[in-house]
Amino acid sequence: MENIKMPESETLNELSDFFKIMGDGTRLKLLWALETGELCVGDLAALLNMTKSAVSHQLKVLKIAKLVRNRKCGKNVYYALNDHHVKLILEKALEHICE
Amino acid sequence: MENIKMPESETLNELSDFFKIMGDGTRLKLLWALETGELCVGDLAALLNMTKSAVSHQLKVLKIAKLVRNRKCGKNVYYALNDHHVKLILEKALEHICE
DNA sequence: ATTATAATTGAACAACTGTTCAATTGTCAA
DNA sequence: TTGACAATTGAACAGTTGTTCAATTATAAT
Repeated sequence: MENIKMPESETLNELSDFFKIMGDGTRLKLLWALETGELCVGDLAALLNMTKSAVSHQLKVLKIAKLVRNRKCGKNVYYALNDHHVKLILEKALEHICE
Repeated sequence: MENIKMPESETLNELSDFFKIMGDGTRLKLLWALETGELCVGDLAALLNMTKSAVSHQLKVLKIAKLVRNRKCGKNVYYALNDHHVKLILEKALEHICE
């Protein structure tokens, strides 16, 4: 057991930060919804039955994590997935759950 | 956007619970270390430079989540990975980080 | 029996997280 | 410019989380 070498602590932090972000039902729902295409904040709020404020706060978290990007169009702001890996990870995790 | 159907909320909870567990540096290190084979609590504590108590608490979380199993042998308790999917998910997540 | 080592437990504490609320910014239409 | 709508922001709050500490259980050796 002496010679086990841990990965770079920076890598490890990035990994756990990533999982931390995925570890929230609201954010998972947002990502799931955006899988189908871009949606504006109001639509997402209606879909999840939450306030626009709460949704906006979480979208900000997802954006900082570079999991989504946004585009302004008139009064609306449209959000879309920004990473093709997320779908793969969700699928792997689902496999894990469903056994 | 009207007809987006969310996954079963139970499935979603299981998913976010799983990610929540992965979203902690200590637990990630424990899983990483156990990738190489089974280790007892004291070894893990020394490896991560933490108290046995803290490690034991986190191992309990991992055990309840069925990510590890344990086996008693004399005064020691040996822990081992209990799920072959975890490694795959870690790899996918690493791919995501490293780009 | 006694002592020493390994591990677990539960309470307590500080740190962090997600939602709410009220206020604010930005954009369009009248 | 005024009013209405979309979205963002920051402070505040309750709820959750991870580690520490002290006490306890369990096993092995003397």
